[in-house]
Amino acid sequence: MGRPQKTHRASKDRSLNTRQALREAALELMDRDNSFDGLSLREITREVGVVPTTFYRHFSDMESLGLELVAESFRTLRELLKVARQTAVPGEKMIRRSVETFVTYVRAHRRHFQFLARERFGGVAAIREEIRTEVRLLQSELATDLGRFPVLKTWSTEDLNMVSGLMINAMIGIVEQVLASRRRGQDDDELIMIAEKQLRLIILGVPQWRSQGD
Amino acid sequence: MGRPQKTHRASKDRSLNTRQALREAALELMDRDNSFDGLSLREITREVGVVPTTFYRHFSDMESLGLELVAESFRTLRELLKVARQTAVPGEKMIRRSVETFVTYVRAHRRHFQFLARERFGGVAAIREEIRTEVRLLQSELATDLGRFPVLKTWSTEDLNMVSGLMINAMIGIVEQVLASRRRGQDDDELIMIAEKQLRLIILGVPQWRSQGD
DNA sequence: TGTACATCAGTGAACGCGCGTTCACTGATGTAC
DNA sequence: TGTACATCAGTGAACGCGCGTTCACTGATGTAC
Repeated sequence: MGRPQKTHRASKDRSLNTRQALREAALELMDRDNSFDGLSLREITREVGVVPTTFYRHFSDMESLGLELVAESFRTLRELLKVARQTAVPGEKMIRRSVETFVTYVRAHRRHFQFLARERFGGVAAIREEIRTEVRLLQSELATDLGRFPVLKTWSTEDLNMVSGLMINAMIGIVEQVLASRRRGQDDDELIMIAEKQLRLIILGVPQWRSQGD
Repeated sequence: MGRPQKTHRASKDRSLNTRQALREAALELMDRDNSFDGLSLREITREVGVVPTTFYRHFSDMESLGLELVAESFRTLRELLKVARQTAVPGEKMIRRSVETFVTYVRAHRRHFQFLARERFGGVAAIREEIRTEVRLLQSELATDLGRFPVLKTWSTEDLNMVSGLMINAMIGIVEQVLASRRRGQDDDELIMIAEKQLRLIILGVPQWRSQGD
């Protein structure tokens, strides 16, 4: 009620811009050369064009910047998956279209995916842990989605997780290919075709499952 | 002919020991904390107990040490696969036993696999490239092996590579789990069971392949 | 509207530190004869 | 066997450099009244 409570708006805008610029610069520098823990605080502020001390106005240390990059990366990925979930209709071309969307998306967010791919096994424990937690979350969300398909309705939670794990490993493989192909000018079409086949092969096994028992 | 040509043997033995100790120390330090390009030359020599300059008696720089670690890691892995190839007989328990062997092996060589996992996407371009080349080689070797199974005899090289890629991605997933479970005390038995199921699901799809065309 | 005060992003100098690399050296070991 | 010489892994001092972090500061902006 009353007039808007705008406290230090201009000051906060400036702050937000620099904060974002620091994140951007970190991604850019990692793309050019280093892994995250090879980056220096001074390198990043130099890239942005501010003095090193400015860094501390926004992040307590490098690790907290890294964790924010993880959050940012997964936030946008979740949005993609949410849309995919709402629009996807089972059918002949569903796999193909999903893979195409995914590859396009990875290309559009190359630096974020590169960051995640590198730091998933990377040198900073806290970041590594955070990424794994998020991947595990994605896996169980996908398992839930899979459970809605008629052919998978009777499967146990463990087996659904097993399949979604397999699919996510395949996806991570796709990400690797996309990231690597930038330097090699490899054709995305071929890459998409292979990924589609891989997912289709997994799905072909599904109706046969349990016929051999476990 | 004549007496043996032993030139500077003792000197060379000392050299080999230090050289190996430097490689060992790099693995150990990466296990404790950092990614490879977060390591410093001085850190490594300190761990071994020699003066920093000694490093240059064995390696021209850090990158060349890293490349030697890649070679070493894949050399031992190839030995495992060679043995596996010779002893494996198709049958009921073949998958299970292969997975068990593999998991045991990864545990026994944890630091090498951790190095490969980290540096596959890591910050040093030359090392990254070398690892990818080796992985691609493994993939096509596995494709050749797969082509010997009756049910896969008629498959194209591309499709065989597609399947072996899927399997190798699954394997890399297993490696990740094994590496992560050290800190969590997770049970290897469960991990092996999941991996076995994943490979079995892939194989179940194989006889169905092409029935949907491409 | 005008003024005094609070906030806070960005500044710039300074610090002590570990880094990679150079250099001339030492001393143990092997070789030639 | 004895001696003079070559090899070379490891030494230790020294260098200039970029690092993370501290500190007191400036100056633009917003707030209270």
